[in-house]
Amino acid sequence: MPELPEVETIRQVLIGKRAGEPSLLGQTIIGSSLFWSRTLATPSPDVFKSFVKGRTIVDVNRRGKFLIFILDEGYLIVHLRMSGDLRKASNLGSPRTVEPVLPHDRAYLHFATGWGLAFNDPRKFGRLWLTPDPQQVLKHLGIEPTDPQLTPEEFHQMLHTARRQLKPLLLDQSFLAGIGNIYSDEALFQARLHPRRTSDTLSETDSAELLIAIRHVLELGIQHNGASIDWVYRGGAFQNYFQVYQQTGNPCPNCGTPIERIVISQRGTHICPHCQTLQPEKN
DNA sequence: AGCATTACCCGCACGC
DNA sequence: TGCGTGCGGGTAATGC
Repeated sequence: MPELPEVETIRQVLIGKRAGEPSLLGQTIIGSSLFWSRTLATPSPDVFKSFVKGRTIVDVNRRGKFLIFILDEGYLIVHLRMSGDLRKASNLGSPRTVEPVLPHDRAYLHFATGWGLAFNDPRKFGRLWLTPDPQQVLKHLGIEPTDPQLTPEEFHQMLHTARRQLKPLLLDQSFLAGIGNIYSDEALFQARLHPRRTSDTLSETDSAELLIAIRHVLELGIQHNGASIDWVYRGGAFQNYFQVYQQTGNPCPNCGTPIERIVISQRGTHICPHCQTLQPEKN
């Protein structure tokens, strides 16, 4: 379920930033349960279990679509991929429990307070890493879209250096970290740019508007607690504000032309064929 | 050579 | 029942 806004929403819920939510901060882990071993990218289950026991959660950060649990020693990194979810629960049992509470529960952390954290992931694409050095996992990531150091001039330069189709470029986590299929479609629509447009054909104005659009849709997503689509992830409302994503056949909010669905890089892509032209406009 | 692009793959649930 | 689709991304093959 995760793009940057959904992951950020989950982070805020986990650290108790939302009213009435208990916080993971300060919780001591008394043990763990693992129901699907491939959920654990590294280390081995035995090393994981012995190391994580007794650790305290100091903070929870986010980088791109990754969640980073800062422990008193080491880091637990989580990527939810397509269908992963994290939930706080008081019914996870003890570390000796072997039966998952819910279908598709893949791993638990059990806290000294009696409750715990469950990682649920129907499609089994999500991964956990326990590492002494987060850079081992995160080093390939590009800049955060909201980083103030990312100026319009810098972004324009990046687009011209890359020389790639805009949509696959925005989905490339080494270019910008955190954008996925929904927010790339929404940002490209807001900037009135065709997803197949080559990145080095953008004018300085185009680049600046794309950066504004990216930041705007991400911020809007966070404001609405992310998007809830399909059967995964609950609580978000950004799906009610989609302009083009999953709007195939519906009128473009800008010009009324029916939204079209095309496929780029194996990903469903939604555009207004009238507002988002492939060729740069001639003056 | 070195990119950029494309194909395929990975479990599972859901809608048509 | 069967098929297409999917909030992701790694790897391998192919193309320029």
